[in-house]
Amino acid sequence: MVSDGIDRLGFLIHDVQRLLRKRFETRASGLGLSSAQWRLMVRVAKEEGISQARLAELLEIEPISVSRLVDRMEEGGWIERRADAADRRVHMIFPTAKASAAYAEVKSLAGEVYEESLVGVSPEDRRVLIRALDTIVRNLADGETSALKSTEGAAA
Amino acid sequence: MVSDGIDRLGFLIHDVQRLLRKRFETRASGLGLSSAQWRLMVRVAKEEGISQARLAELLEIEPISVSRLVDRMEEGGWIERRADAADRRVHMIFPTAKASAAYAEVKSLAGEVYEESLVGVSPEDRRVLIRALDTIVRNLADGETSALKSTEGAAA
DNA sequence: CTTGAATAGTAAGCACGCTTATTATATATA
DNA sequence: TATATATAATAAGCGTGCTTACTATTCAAG
Repeated sequence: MVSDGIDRLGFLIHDVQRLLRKRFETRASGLGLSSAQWRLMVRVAKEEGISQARLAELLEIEPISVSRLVDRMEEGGWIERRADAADRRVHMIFPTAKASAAYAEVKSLAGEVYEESLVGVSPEDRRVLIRALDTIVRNLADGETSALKSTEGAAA
Repeated sequence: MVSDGIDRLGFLIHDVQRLLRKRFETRASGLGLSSAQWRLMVRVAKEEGISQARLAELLEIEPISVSRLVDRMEEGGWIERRADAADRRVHMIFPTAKASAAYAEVKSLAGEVYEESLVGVSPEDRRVLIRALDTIVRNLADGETSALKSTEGAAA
């Protein structure tokens, strides 16, 4: 316990998250896509016509947060809302042509950021890192919204 | 590259940060102290009378963000601003008695959250995790504000 | 000493999360 | 069928970050 640094875990995770987000958004600034918007777009690309309620489950944020994120993404021309004929409460979310065109580019851009961040970390240590982060998510998700594990299949 | 999960790094870090923050704030909810406020309080406890500009450097956030964070913490009775006789531009920040009384308790509370999050991660893997996170911070901090490394000596 | 640049802090307004409350629609039950 | 409950989405207002622009004060250069 003397120098393992576990007492810095929260600060470290906070810093890493902030720096990754900043680097990604700097790279993607030409597109005008934030990291929150990118997370949502990944889900919409995988399941076109997904409802906002389902997005809230998958992203593990509140429906109202999805509502306003979708507002901004609709203004930005990334997605569009369409009425669901079967359930008039629902807004189905579809990617626009602009979003489909940008998807692969943004995905590879995210990959570049990850590679830059991991310079000097061995393949073995990368596996340990990912496994440890997965474990932390599982440990902390107990008693959460019981949605599917949030990063399952995120692939970006 | 097939299944190392590096393509999920951003999503994983994002989830871990969100879950750690949520768990901490749930635990600390009785105190009315957010994680951002706790990060600032750690710095003030280490250096009473620190200026807001210096806090902005150490926390790597903008001075205006410190200004408003300090506003809310002053309202909450955690810190107080005092004029600096030597430089009338400066507000020196001091912890209140309430803050000093709560400090040790919150610190051990943070430690509990870290332990809960790391259940099932071996001591060796914990060391790898911390080392990898440190490396990521160093890699991404290049070209940043050039402040001291943000988590150096944070000890919480 | 005076002027100009640098520094400390704040204001206004935005992004993205939250809680609490409301409206519209579906569904289940008496 | 009529009513009660649940669900989808949104509204209002707040916390914590940001950018850009401003004031007050200090310091450096002439």
